[in-house]
Amino acid sequence: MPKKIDKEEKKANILEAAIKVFSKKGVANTKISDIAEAAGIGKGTIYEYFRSKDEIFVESFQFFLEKVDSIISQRLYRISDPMEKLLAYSSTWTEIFEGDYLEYASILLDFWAKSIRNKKEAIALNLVKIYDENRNILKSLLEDCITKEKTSSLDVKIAASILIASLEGLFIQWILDRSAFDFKETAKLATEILIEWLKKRD
Amino acid sequence: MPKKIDKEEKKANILEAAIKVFSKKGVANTKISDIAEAAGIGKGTIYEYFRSKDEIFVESFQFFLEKVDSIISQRLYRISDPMEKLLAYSSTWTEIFEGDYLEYASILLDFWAKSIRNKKEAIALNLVKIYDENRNILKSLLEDCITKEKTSSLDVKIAASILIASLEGLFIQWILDRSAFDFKETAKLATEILIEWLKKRD
Amino acid sequence: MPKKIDKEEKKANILEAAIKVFSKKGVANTKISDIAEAAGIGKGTIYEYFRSKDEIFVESFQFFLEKVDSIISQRLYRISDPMEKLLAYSSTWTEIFEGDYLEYASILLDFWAKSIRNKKEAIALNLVKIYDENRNILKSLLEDCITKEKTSSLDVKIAASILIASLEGLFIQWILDRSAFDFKETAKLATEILIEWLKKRD
Amino acid sequence: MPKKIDKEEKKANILEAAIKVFSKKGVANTKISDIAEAAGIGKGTIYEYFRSKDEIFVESFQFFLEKVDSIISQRLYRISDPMEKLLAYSSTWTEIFEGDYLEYASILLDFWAKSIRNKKEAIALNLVKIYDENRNILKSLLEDCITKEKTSSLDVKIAASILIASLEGLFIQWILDRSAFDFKETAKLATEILIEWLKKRD
DNA sequence: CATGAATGAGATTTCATTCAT
DNA sequence: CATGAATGAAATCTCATTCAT
Repeated sequence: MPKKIDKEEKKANILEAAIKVFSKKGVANTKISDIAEAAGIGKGTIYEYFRSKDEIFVESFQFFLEKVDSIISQRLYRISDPMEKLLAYSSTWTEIFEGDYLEYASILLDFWAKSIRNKKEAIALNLVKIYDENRNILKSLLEDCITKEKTSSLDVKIAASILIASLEGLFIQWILDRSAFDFKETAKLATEILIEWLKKRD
Repeated sequence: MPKKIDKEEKKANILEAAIKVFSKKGVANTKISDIAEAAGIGKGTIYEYFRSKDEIFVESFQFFLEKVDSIISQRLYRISDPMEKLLAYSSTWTEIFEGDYLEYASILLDFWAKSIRNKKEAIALNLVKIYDENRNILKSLLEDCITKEKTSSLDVKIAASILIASLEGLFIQWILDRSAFDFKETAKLATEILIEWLKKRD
Repeated sequence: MPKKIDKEEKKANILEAAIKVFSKKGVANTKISDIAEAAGIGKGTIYEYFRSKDEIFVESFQFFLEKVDSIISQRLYRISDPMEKLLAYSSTWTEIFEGDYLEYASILLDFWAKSIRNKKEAIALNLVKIYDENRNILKSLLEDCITKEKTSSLDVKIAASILIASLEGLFIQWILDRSAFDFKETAKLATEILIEWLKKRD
Repeated sequence: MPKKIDKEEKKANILEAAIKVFSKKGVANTKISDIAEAAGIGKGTIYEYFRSKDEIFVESFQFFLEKVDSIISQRLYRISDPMEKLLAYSSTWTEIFEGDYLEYASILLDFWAKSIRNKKEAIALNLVKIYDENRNILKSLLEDCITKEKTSSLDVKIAASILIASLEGLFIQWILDRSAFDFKETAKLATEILIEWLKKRD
């Protein structure tokens, strides 16, 4: 009887290794053999699970996002207070990259770059969708926080865009120079400023 | 010294071409021959002015920033009203990339990526310095806006960080999906929210 | 010895599959996995019956020829009239490749190529022997047709060579462009021309 | 001033080397580096002139045929007697492969194989055209020989097909086993037999 | 100085063969 | 026995860099 292998599990292993190496060296500077080595398998084995390096890149993006999504939703699930929920969302992105995962952050830049340069590819469409989803999630969270009927829905959605922007922008600055400011604190502040502004609107 | 000037001019030509191609295809996917073609010169000639592809990349970053800096300072120079000045700063980054330059935006991702991965390289140190300078510029502008002795200097510097973050973050979202929001308007709003917050502090 | 027979049967299965795939894709472009798939067995199982891909190639040639030989001899066996016998020989090669077998024809080119390039290998020696045998078979058939003591044996053997050549040459032209001529008719004509020539010799 | 190179001449050099190696080792067993070595250039240089190995293969076929065509037409040009002309045609193919060129013969098998397997590719269409042209050339030559109005045009064209077939078929037998018969003599005989047959038709 | 032809190191990808199950 | 997952040797192809002209 042949060896029975869980293909999906093995793919996940390879993707995990790939993300690790992509992050450290950048996608362009990563050789297939690097990924194989990191995954503890032979170079040829990679091609049993993926058709090409590009396919690994695209699927690793998918894999990465699913992981992040599941972490965020798990966190928010336990929290009922709207303000707490919002702050949790804000802080989660950082915490994801803490510890071993901190170095993983830079892979985001490769995803962004690929998406911006190939707007019609799956990865780009995906990213656009992700942003839209996140804007909507944040819009809901913000609305729960302010509980004011007057505030226009449009304002809240734009506030959501600004909040995402702030968090990502702060993240970029912070991984470049972690002494510039305390990330968690600043992210929290940015969130509070926005909520305060929304509440005072009338 | 006409020779020197000639040489500098030629280097500038090449860098301009390089930035153009880097932006469109990404640094990793750009061939030396692409740059040569874009610059309208021979492939070998590149090596009369630069030692390697990496040197072109690093110098193109320098060149890019100098250009942006000069555009910003020219703009701010003409304006005296602090609030106007701040809003001008906020809007300049967009306008730089408008028209032919819009496509140049994605080169920023390659600069960020390189910096994050090689924190000790010139380009990274440079980027850290640039961010610091910009935080200080914005801090001054913000202080001019609020004219309140009470506000702690620390708060203002953090507000500057958040402002830079918002602008960059909005920029990323916007170039991925230009239908998501009106960039100029939203950037202006983000700036105003921050100022309002600073003013109300006490 | 049921085991032995079983094994031979399985080998025959594999060879049959191999010939099918070799014909369609060419030996060089055929993967072991293609053969395994065509044979409906696992890739590794092939190696239970053959030492290497090359061994499969060589044995498939043997197998192919045995099959053709048996078909030809079965046909000729039933016929007593010499002229009929000769024409039957001429037409058999075509009919072999008719229907499902037509596509099998191109494998001959790989056998020829291999033989020409490695004259000392078994396959080449085999092919030389086959040609010689066929020349002798045709020589006999031709002699039965003309029943003339005067005709030199040498002439008849050369006529046999020409006949084989005509049939094979027509076959090549015909599989390249089946609209060029009617193969069966033309093969028959070539045979008759040769016999006529032999009869008129004196 | 840059080195000025005759691209066409260089391509011809590479093709000549390629044909040499293809012939000796077979197309499938020929590495790009083999061709480069035979041409006395670097591996990478090949790709300055050809996009892929397959392109070399296809163009080498073209190149090969043009060469053979020019040799044949040069030969026939000098001869006025129709029978002599026909025999010259018959003998030329052999002589082409004599001396250094004998080994080149086997490349024909790779051309045939490729054509048969990919009937829609340029190389196959070309080969079909070549055969058709040669059938027509031979048809003219044969008609000049027999000078008989009665003979149907169709018969002559089929005789041309048979003649080509005989020559090619003899060629295959002969390169496999050069002791089987004298090629030149036998080719001549095959030609004469056909002409005799045509003449006697009425 | 300027050039682009030439190069080979190095990357991706293929696939015959092995071997643990 | 049968299998197919794993492998690495080897092939194709790319491209930064050199250098003769």
